[in-house]
Amino acid sequence: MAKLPDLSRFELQCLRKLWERGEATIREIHQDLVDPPTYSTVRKIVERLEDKGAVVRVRKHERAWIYHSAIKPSAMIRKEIRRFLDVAFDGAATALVAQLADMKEVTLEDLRELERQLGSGHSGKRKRNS
Amino acid sequence: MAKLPDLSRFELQCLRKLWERGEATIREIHQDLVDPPTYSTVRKIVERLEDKGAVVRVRKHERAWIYHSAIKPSAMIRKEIRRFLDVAFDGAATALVAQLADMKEVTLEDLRELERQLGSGHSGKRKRNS
DNA sequence: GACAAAGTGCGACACTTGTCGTAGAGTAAC
DNA sequence: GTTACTCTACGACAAGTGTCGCACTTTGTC
Repeated sequence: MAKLPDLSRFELQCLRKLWERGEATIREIHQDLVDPPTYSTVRKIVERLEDKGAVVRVRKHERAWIYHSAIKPSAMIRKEIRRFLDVAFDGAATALVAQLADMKEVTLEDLRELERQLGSGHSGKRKRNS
Repeated sequence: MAKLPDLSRFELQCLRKLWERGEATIREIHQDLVDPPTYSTVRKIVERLEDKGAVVRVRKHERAWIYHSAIKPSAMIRKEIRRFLDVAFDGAATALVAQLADMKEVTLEDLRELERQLGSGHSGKRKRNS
């Protein structure tokens, strides 16, 4: 898992569907999408995901290939967050959270809940890889 | 200020520089950029920003045009956040904040501080427009 | 008035992204 | 074996994006 590829919005969305299922065929991904374009389009997106090394084929089921993500969700999400943070907030995460609170996307209760989890997970000494 | 335009990463970055200064010439934006491409490139980006209605020319200083943002930073930021949230977290803001905490981008103290502000600003009954 | 410096305006180009159509291969059922 | 169905593989295309070069215009200075 050398380098995390740059993914477009739609590529990321398809990849996320794959994460949710663990592994899936094109058709399954297509069905999972909220407002999907044609099967053919999804096919192409997954093809590009493959070109970028983000997914691999694991085996065939009937006539369809089953795909599996080649990159860890957490790593990818981190990368995306970082990218967004840089572009929109010069990397200042607290500014983002403040904005989220202001937008009422997160509530006071959410924050409290989060604090509880952070506090309790304290003993575990969770180490974050870079 | 009818519709917020879709901006590319670089367009947003240039616009942000404009917000910081209030108004600026191409050259100033160019200088403010961290790892800037040629002047010509920045010129083109601002031209597109203009096409999209995100910036306007206010007046000339010497031979250079002075630009000003035509859209409110807060509105644009909100839009960008929402877009990111949808693509990366299915809209779940709390998942994002949890991830930020996990990445150590925000600390327990940051959250506490934020809570204080939220709690104190309570009286203001801030209303969020859709 | 001619010059030089600084900006603008415009075009160009390669790459990415979202979008689709379609020919052909594989397979299960007649 | 022929049919019918489902996928794949490949190509195509219009926008959007980041990137630049260059000719033309403006303006302050000899």
